[in-house]
Amino acid sequence: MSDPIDRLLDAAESGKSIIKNRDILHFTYVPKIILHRDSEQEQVTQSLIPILKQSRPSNLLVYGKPGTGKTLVVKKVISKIQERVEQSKFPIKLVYSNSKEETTLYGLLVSLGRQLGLDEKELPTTGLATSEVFKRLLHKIDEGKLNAIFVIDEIDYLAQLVAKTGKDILYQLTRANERLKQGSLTLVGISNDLTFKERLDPRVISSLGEEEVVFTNYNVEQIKKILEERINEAFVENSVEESALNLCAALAGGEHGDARRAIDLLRVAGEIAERQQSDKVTTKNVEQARQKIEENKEETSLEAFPLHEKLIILAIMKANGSSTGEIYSSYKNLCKVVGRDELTNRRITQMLSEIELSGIITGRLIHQGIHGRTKKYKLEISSEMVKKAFKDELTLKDIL
DNA sequence: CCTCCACAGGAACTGATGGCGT
DNA sequence: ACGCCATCAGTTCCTGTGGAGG
Repeated sequence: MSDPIDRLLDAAESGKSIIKNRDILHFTYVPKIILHRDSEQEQVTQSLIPILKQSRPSNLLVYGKPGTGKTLVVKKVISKIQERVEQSKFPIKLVYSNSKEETTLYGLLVSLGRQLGLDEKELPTTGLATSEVFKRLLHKIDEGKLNAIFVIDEIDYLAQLVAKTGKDILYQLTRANERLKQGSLTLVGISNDLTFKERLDPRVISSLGEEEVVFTNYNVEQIKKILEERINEAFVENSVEESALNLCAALAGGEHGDARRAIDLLRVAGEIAERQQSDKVTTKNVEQARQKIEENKEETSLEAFPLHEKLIILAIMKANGSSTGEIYSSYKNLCKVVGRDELTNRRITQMLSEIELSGIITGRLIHQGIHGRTKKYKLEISSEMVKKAFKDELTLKDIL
């Protein structure tokens, strides 16, 4: 019997692979044709056309659930416009930023600035007033006579941040053109939340919502087409079973037509099949992929929690389905064990809500009459998973 | 029908960090 | 050197609440 390491290495070296091109199996890869999105592409293009004629295009708002190809379409349209305009010495600057990736308003503005070509010196990562950062952005645009297109993904997050700090950056962004003498600024907002507009300042709506494009959800049939296209390019012929493809589409379509999820599923299933040195992707692989993605998500979010959150999770684990009060005293005990100062009740309630958001625990509000009201929390994942994810944390060694 | 429990969860504040402009 | 500004984790203080039990 051969050494398993050798066997794996041999197989890898022999180049036998059912996946031809891995990049295509990432959702962010922009395919030549974006399927089922013709009218949306048209609408986006139309509202951005004025930029070709050197006049200011309308601000644009794009809605759609995750995995409906919003970002892909916007990026594609803009890059096409850029191609056209390249020769005419009329610079268009595409600036893309995702509000979810930047935790703060300041961070978002800085990331926009970096893409405009402002370096550390011109735009430090900290220390400035927000209005100052904004001023510098505009100055850069003006000075370079740039036509900047700010694409802000998940703009609902930004709106939240703005609401918290009381700064009216969105309004200023939409009206920035009034302050620009030479350049122009177009805002393209992308949002998952279709109700997000209602929570906005009416002045912002009037200028940001000049044009709106709504991306509908894909149905299972459409997702199947999308997957087929990618399979053709990314896989060796006939290496994905029809039933596996159907399952991918069905699993993702069941949610709300999330093509991103479908493609992720396909990619992971492909990788699993390859690792098993099978020459076909089967439904079993897809099922395994689904599980793996799920577990990965859980494990990474578990590992990322700070110490006190981990202690809380352990406290819940000890008494599954217990009330906040019970969790808190259990947590206090754990703190004593590991020799850390305990935090206040209020802070713990807040942390519990934060953990709940990640889906690892669920809470249910219950009223017990004279016994007051509590939230009872339940662990949604196996305790083995928790132990596995926490085993590297030295402070928690004694508890586990 | 009223009371009163055991918290939920909002708001405002503090102190530390880190870095700006002048 | 000094004041200023933003952010983060955490605290203090607070008001709100569904319904069992009197």
